[in-house]
Amino acid sequence: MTEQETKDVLDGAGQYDPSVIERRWRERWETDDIYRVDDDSDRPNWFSLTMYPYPSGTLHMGHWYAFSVPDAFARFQRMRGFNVLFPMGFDAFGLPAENAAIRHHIHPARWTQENTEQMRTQYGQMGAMIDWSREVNSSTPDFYRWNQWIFLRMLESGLAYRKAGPVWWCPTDQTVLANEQVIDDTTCERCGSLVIRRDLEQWFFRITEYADELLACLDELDWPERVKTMQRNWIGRSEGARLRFNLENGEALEVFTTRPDTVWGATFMVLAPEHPLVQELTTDSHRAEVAEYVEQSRRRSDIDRLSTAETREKSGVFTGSYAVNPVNDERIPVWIADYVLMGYGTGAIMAVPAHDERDFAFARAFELPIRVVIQPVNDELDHSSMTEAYTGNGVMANSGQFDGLRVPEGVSQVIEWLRAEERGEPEVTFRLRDWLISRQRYWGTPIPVVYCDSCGIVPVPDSDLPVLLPLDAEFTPTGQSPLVSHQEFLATTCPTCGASARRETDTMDTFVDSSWYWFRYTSPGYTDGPFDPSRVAKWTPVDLYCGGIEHAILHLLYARFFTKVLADQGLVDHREPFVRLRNQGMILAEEGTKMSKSRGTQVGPDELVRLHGADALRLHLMYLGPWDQGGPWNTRGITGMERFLRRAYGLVAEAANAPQSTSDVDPAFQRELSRLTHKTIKRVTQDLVDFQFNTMVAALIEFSSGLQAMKRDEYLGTAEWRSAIESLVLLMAPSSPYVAEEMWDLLGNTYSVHHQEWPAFEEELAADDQVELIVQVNGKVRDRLMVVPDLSEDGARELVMASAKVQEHLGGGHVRRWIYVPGKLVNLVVA
RNA sequence: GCGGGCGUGGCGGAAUGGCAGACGCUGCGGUCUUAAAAACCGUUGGGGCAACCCGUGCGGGUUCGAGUCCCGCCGUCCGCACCA
Repeated sequence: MTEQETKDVLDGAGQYDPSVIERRWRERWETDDIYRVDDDSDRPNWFSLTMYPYPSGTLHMGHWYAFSVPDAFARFQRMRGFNVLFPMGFDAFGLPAENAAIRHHIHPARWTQENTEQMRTQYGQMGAMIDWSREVNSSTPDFYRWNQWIFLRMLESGLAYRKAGPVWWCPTDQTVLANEQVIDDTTCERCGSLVIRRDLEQWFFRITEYADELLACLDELDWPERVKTMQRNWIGRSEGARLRFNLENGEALEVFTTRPDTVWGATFMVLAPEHPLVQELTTDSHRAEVAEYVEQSRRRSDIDRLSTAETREKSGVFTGSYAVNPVNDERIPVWIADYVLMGYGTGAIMAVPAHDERDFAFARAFELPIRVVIQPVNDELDHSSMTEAYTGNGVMANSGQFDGLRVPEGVSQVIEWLRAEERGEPEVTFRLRDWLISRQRYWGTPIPVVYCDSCGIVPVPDSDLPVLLPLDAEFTPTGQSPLVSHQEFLATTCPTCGASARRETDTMDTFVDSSWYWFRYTSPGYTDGPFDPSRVAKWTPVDLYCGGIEHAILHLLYARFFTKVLADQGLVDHREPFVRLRNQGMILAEEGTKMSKSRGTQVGPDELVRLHGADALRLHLMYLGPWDQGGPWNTRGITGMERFLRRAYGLVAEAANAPQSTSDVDPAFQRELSRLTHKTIKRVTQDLVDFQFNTMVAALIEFSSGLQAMKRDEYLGTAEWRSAIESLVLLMAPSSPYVAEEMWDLLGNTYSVHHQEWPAFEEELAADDQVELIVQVNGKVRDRLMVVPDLSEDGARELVMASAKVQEHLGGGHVRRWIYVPGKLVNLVVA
């Protein structure tokens, strides 16, 4: 601190200057390393994780919004006696870094490096409680070698595999994408381009193996219901049956249905255009038509799928072949239509137009028969007059020996019967697909396998890890991995036979990195495995995970999958990674639209910090409204937080400057003071526990205003007043770390406020000894009486009936009913 | 279309079925100042001189009492969407 600054601080007792204060304490905290986490502390552990950011360059308002709250909570937990792990790192691999690097003609490694440095500094300005010694950067060999190691374990256990098939391809990003990265089956989640289908051989993780568990475990998680619902929908479990229909050529056509009870109503069958039996089933007279339709739907899936999905016009074509309904031996036509998806179930359906909307629309469009086999209880359906499918419950009809059965029972009995007849069996189908993890891009973890002409796919031995990503590759996207043209990387020898071999040139999806990164925070330098098992056992699972709702499916599903895999490998002792999840909403521009650089609606935090200080900005962000709601930014409101901080600072400075006094404090004053203090401690504590930061800030403001209002000059130096002021400082510490530290110092207390214990409250001290009793007549407030909180019902009646205002409004009427809510309210119901 | 959330002053929002609008912003009035800014004080849902009356998207209901619970609409946001 310069001499002038020292003078300013000293002179300015009562003057709050964030720019001086914040720099002073930031430097002190850094020097003293006060946020260093002790793994061997005997306090209970608390792992507070926030989603590690992608190193885009500078922290924007969203980062501040996302970070202020978890930081305050971590500080709160620390003051409450926990040993808190609150680490930070960077999601540094991936397409955005690579694209930005290409745009800026700079190597992604360099670009990433520069950005992380800048962002680290900015987190410092925020006053974040981060132990940077644990920083994890996913693009360092030290980290990604363990991606490769985990990949090899998954390869060994059959959870990683290579498969050819139709995959999503983004023509702009020149790479394949996972299903989860494609929006509405049309659009690249990264760049917004229309994606296309390509047949390629790719690497997958067998996440479907865990589909049931991923679904079942959701119930026990303390996560927002919204996120759980999204995951449930994405996993998409359907119970039903697999049925076999015989074809006239002697083969069987398998279908999946959730309504086996309606099989008597199946009047035709439909195959997806990509179904492998299409060629075989198509008769010569229909070949031209079918070929054209297949080609057309292939094109459509590339170009105008979206519009097709919206209008839902049914298209299709008859193959010329017939199948036999196994339950009634009826001959039914086999059609092809693109409303049947190859990727779900068996890629073929039995169509029951009377009881399925899509089948109904198709039957109407192509004049196929409709047969009612479920009758609603109070109605009689007739196929010729139906205007829509009947999908509700009812009684089975036209269904042989099952006629008269109610629907839920019918389903299970039909399944039993089909199984006995060997025509089908119960089946559960999921919407979830295996996770496609290979990418034809440069900036990612090399997949650690080699291709040998004689040995095939050979895993790289653990001892050869990491397979280093060469830094001197030409990485402009070409549609195949840039590593293909890097001869030194490509050419290798087979680990098994020693013959010359070729390395896998695809890299891993960055979501692989984020699927286990938090484990690494527990032991960032560990070299014998991805993480130190004893440290992981100590810290994980994560107690609280904070981040954006946009990761509701992708990252959070993958992370849960990885945790289960690591558990099955015996590496971790739990199967769910994140006990509690809280999502922040999005901060919008003032006019309520998304903040956008191009439209100039972006509000940068740095300028606001310069003008108002980091503490005021943090408070303002917490105060905007419920954290999970987000909302429009408001520049003006920040002055309110600044005023509050200035007032609080003034109160503290006055107390600090007052000469110590041993004079007795009036007992009534003392009771009032401790009541205010303890009520506030209670409110602030409860709000923090409940993650309600806006009302927590309101409680702090009310506390400071309350103290200001009851302040008496003669008591400024007393221990009683000082204790109340100290409570204010302690309660402010989580949300306003800088000014709290300054105020704590001003009071001459032991550094640091962030190592102090959270103030406890006593219920008796917080209790009122007089409360306002609301007196209503017929539900309208007519009087207010000051009474003792535990006033008896009879006592209340006496007081209320003595009230002139009450008597006036009773108007001599007869009190028919008397309602007394002790200490709160009386309602007189008058005839 | 299906599922979920949300509708409260000029604005952001607060309210275990019990005083609607805490707290903050804005606005208005004032103190200080040559002046302005800052700071501080008062005031700020609508109507009415007042007593009071009316007010939580709309329409019903339950209740002594509904912003809160139930039913039906309307609006809005989000998610899913031909998933058999």
